[in-house]
Amino acid sequence: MPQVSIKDIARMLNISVATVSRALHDRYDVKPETKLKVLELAERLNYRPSSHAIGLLKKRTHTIGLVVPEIDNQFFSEIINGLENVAYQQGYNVMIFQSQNIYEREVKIIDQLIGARVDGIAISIGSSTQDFKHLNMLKDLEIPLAMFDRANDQVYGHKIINDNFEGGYKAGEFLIKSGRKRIAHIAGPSTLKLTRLRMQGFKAALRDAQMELRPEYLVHTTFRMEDSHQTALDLLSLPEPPDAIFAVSDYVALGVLKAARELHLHVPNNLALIGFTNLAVGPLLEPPLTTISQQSYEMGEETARILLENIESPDKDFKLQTRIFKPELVVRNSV
Amino acid sequence: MPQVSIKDIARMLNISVATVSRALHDRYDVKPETKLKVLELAERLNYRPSSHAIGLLKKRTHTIGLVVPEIDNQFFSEIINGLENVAYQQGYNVMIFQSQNIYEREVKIIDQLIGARVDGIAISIGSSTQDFKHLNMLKDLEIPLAMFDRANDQVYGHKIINDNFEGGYKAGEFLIKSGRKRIAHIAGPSTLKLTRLRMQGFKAALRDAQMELRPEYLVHTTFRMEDSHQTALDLLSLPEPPDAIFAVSDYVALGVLKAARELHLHVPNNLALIGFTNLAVGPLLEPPLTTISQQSYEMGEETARILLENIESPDKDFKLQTRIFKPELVVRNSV
DNA sequence: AAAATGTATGTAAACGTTTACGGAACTTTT
DNA sequence: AAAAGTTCCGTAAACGTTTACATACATTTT
Repeated sequence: MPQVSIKDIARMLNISVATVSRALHDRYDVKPETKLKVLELAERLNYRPSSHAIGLLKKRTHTIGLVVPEIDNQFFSEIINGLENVAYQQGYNVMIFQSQNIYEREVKIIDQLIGARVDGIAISIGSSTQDFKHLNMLKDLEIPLAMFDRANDQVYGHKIINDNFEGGYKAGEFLIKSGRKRIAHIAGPSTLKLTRLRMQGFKAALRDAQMELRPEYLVHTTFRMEDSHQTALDLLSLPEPPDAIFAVSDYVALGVLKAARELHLHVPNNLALIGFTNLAVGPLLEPPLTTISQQSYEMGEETARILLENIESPDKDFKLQTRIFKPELVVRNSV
Repeated sequence: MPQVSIKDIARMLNISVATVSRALHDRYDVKPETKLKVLELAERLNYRPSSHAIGLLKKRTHTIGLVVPEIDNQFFSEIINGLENVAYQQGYNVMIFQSQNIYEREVKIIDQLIGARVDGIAISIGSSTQDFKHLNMLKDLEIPLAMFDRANDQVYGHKIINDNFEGGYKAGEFLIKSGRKRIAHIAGPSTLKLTRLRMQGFKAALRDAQMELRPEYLVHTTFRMEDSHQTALDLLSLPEPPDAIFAVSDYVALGVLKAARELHLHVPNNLALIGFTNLAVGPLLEPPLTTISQQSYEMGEETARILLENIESPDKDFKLQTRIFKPELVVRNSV
């Protein structure tokens, strides 16, 4: 028997839908005998209420939309876990979507989430997104928005981010202290603010140590390993190759590691390497990867907390929040 | 201005909702002038149709539900990617949920998916699930079901799985051929059929080579790295430790690798190690991990294809499909 | 001039659920 | 015996959208 509705049950028992509804909700004003009959039949027919009907009727769906660039990235999947856990605890569902860093997909996803009438949206903006209309219209629609990790100042929404400048600074500082002289940086897509900040922090560390960053030691790549691998090969094949690299993320550092191995460069003897993120595989690499840690799980939790607080606040003008996580240096053996 | 409906637009333009609906759908029988007015206003107010209303009205939602044990596992996130891509191409959406291997969560998720009136469900069953009522009732409800990677014979649904017996056999065979004598196996949760099959294949390989599996060389663990790490420590601390380990998955192999490093055992000199899955990080480990590959992305694609074919088939008695992927030995340096 | 056709729009029902309101049939109070 | 209070259930509207059907007016055909 295909899916049944409250109407079907009502018809079968010769009672009204209102009574069925009340029985299912265990309301006070329904005869125990009737209640039992309803519950039994509902159980037998595997009745499950239609979330569409309820979503239509009530103004709230108790669902939040979550948009990440890609799901097969431990950093984001840990954020998802943190966010989901807090959301579930408060009785909210999470709809997960990935933009694949494609602008058109991101727009489409937002449209869908609006159509699904989610109570709020959490997003880490894709690297190709340059136009923010699709996000700023959420303000007019009164849908709370929280941006995590990849936020943008032109967008009206909460921000849960890292102090990327400081992280970059710490990375540079540590490489300098370890005595390296030819320090390079593989940066991310320049469209991302996070990329620019890590780079600026890194540059500041060099400046404070009266060191200079050679132009050829600053290169850009995407967060995909294949790209960073090629970039690293190029960088390490320079006439005067660097003796240290600060990679904008651990995934990029993995590409560097691969390139170094292919070029028979020993890490850390010939090349010091420091990443950013603190992926779970870091300690298992050879050598274990020195990195700047981001608290992904906690960022997910905090994102959910702020978003839900906004959603549940009766205050129309709920203030925008900014939460900045402090990155920590995680010393292992790659420097 | 908060979210508007077709009714709001109709009221503002002093026309009927039917006309607005027709205009938005670019139907033939609406005056160009009216059409223009509607489209303009809809655009200005950021109108997006309510998926709840449409889901209620139409019988189809063009959505499939996807349930994985955990999302922060590259194997599953690649499956998600494969499945999503095929689904998107055919105009379907995917709702992703994780059960965390917790039975109660799995049941709740299925209830939700039924409530959301998804057109079909794809699931990789959680390791703690012993009762399959929640899955078998989908047959009565006429909701197509596809199980990938972790399937169960008691459940009515399509299966997209690996030839786990053969994979186990290949792993055992390769370790034997490489000259190892004290070969151990770290198996997964014994509730999973996949675990039992890999183990049986492995045992068959030993048997065929007239080798014996010592009871203390067969241990069980979960797929989480922390557990496998401890299990490996115990195993490698036996009075007569194994000189080779077949780990039920790459994640488990990572735990073994960590344990070996802590015990100053060189891989592969003191200990040969072979995993299962072929995670992307495998080649980057030291040593690069030898493993049995599973075509995760392709499994995701195939799952979507079979499920969608079932969904779109007018045939009520669409035959159950079983697709078995052949595992391949991937030789690197850990053996 | 009547009939037929075409064009543009409106009416109303349907999807599944909740809930305010009303009312019938009892039971208790005076 | 009338009034008041309980207990249980039904009616109907609402949520947003689509669509079959009806309708009004204008235009063309006989």
